[in-house]
Amino acid sequence: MAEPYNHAQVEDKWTKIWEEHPVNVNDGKRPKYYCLDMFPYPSGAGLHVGHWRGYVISDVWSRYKLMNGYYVIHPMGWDAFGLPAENYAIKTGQHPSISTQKNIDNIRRQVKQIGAIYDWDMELNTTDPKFYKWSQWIFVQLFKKGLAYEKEMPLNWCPSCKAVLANEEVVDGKCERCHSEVTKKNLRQWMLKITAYADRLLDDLDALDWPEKVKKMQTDWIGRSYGAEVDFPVENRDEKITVYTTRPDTLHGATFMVLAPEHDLAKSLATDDQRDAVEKYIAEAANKSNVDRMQAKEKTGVFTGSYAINPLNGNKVPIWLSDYVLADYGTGAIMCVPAHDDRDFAFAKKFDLPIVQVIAKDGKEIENMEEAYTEAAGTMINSGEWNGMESAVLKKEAPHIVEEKGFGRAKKNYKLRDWVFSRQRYWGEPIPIIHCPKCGAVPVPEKDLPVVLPNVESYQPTDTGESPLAAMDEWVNTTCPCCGAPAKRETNTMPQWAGSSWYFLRYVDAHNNDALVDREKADKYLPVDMYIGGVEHAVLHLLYSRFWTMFLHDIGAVDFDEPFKKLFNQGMILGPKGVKMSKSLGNVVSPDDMIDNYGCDTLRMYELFIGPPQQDSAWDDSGIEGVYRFLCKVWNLVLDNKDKNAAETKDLIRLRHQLIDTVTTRLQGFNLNTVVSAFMEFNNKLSKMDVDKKTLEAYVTLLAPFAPHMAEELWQQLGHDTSVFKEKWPEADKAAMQEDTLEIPVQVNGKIRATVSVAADAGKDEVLALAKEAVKDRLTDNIVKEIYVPKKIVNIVVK
RNA sequence: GCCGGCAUGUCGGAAUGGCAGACGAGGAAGACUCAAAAUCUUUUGAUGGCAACAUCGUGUGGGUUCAAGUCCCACUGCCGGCACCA
Repeated sequence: MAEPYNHAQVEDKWTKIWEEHPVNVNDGKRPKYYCLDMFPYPSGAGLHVGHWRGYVISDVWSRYKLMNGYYVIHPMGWDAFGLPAENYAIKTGQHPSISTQKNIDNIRRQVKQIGAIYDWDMELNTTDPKFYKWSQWIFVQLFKKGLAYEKEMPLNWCPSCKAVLANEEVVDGKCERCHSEVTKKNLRQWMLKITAYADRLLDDLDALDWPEKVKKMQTDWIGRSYGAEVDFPVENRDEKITVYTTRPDTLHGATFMVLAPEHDLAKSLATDDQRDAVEKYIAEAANKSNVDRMQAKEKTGVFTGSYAINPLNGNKVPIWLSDYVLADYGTGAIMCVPAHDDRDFAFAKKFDLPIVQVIAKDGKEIENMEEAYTEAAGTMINSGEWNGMESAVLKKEAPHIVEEKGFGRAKKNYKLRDWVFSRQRYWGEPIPIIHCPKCGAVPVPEKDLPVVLPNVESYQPTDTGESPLAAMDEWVNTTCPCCGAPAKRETNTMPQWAGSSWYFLRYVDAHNNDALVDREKADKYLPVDMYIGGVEHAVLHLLYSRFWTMFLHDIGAVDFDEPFKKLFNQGMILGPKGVKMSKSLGNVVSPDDMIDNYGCDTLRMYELFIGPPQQDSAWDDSGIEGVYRFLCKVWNLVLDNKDKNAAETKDLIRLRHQLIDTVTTRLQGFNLNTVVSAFMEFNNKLSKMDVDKKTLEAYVTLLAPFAPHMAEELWQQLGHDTSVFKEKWPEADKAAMQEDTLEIPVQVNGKIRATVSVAADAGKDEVLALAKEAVKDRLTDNIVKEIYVPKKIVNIVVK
């Protein structure tokens, strides 16, 4: 009998050996494969078994690629700037630079326990000035191309985080991170013109090998629509009000118009007798929070007293104000067609405004309309020269018709807004801009980068909308790089998303001081072939990264414009009762305990076995026991058989090739939970046999990506003095996989009634004869149909 | 409200339209043991039957097919995304 499996001993041994002799090195001969994890932010809580899952999946995939002859780029780093790190520092009373370093050290220790083939020479940290020098450099390039600009506008303000938020960071009117209600604050902020890339961000999605769900989310977020702008002259005045509509076909039905309370003309359109009411409404709207505005059940509004002229039919339409019209989408003004839009319908009902149907529903006009008819399907009515046209056709033609008539033009619009890029917090990359009274905003010259974040004692956020850096006079006061006059540094910092928007480019040239990445290395090793992480980044990080990569492509820094060819979203590991793991619920399972009790290899395999990798799964302590038992059985099976010199029987050869085929197919389909099942079934079958050495070797080789320490140990015990990871991934021989005899189920009228054994090469007639004999009691004289699906099933249909 | 996804034993889950419930967990019985743990063996969807076996069974109702967990239609429930974007 072999020594029982001692996971600690085996794993310690191979951890040391691999540290001295890494199994994945670049020999310059093999093609590259870049398999990347979304890098973690080093929180004080450390990793739980949920974080592990993605890292295990990516390591299994990396090792599989390694054994298929690739040089695998598989790096790890730390996303260490940003609010979570800073809040943790404030809570624990340590300077963020100190607590961040401590957290990184702890998480690095935990990540190393995964036993992954990470290349630690590539390790990076977004708070390292050598790294963020290049985040700043990218900002300067964006500025030079006019894609970074300053703007004063009402912004999402989180009173708890004391910082502005990008639209992407507001969820249900609340702060994505701390769930406080978001308010509006008028601030001058740095914006990045992501909208300039809206079409490319949208159109390039098609070609990406990403989950459809994520592509859909990005598509909806960008929210492109096609329609027209139409100019409505204001009665008795020189102004025109321009509206955006996706339904210019319904222009004849526009019976009133509504402006956002923030619209430039809102105040001036008020007539004398309406002035008080208008000003009151505008003031009220300004005070409403996002949440109030979103949750409004009833439409509110006020009539300005003014009228506009419908440019198509010359009708007078009253101009109203209402906060259901968004100031920052389209033109901040809409034409209202209550008969064919739910919101306009509700507004018209509430304020008793006329409703004119212009598309016939089921060929006729609706009597006593109770809800809007919103389909673009039907014949036009009440529409003058457009009467009789099909609305679906007209919808497409109308933008060009209004263009020809001279009061409108075709127009695309997007829900996507420009990216609010500055934060009023300490723990971030300083924005490399100097404000000069004469020259305006001037970028810090590239030779002076990085602008190092000064070490301050007081880094608490302020309520004023100013960064804590603003209080550091000796840092703020500088000279203008253009004219030499006294000038002030920009005191806002970048958001957490800055470093993560490009870090994946840096790993392949992590120590370069002259460029963010050497172009030759970029061409050779980039982009990322496989990106693995949680779905929570579907729009934020993944959209920002795509934007920055496209920009870097456009300025010639890299030669590709999509950073991640393939994306895989792993599901979360939930607590034992199926709820999210959290400290407050006390249901966090630490990998440290699991490793002590069962070892790294067991935890790796259990993380895979727990369920389909893309699906959330609840942690179950007795589940990991089962995997541990399995690995003990593998250990015993290999070591008990290794010196037996058992004959290589046909059965063993067949089972071996079936295993190779199953494991390879399932691995390629990312069905990793069923790969583990396949190993278990194989082990169960072999435990009753004497197993030959070739089969043992194939088994250990296939197990290597999953349980690398055990596989390496068993490989050595089988008499090898090189690493199992130098082995080529085995190939299945289809012919050897074939069974000699097959068990064929026999159905009568679709119900299984018997099973017959036939030779694998038996012909149809032979099988059918055997089948009919087996179920002869159930057959009548009237056989309607005889079906034989080769090697699968027989079905005999009788009357 | 709109747009996605999912629904299978006691539990996690498995099934290119072809034997539903692989594999694991849990349960039950047995072996070993003074005993327990560990380990090993057998068993484990429901109902009826001593048994062979039969009938039912993949959220609900219908349909296509020789054959449906799988395809189509309608519905219900849960999860996720968006949410006054004109």
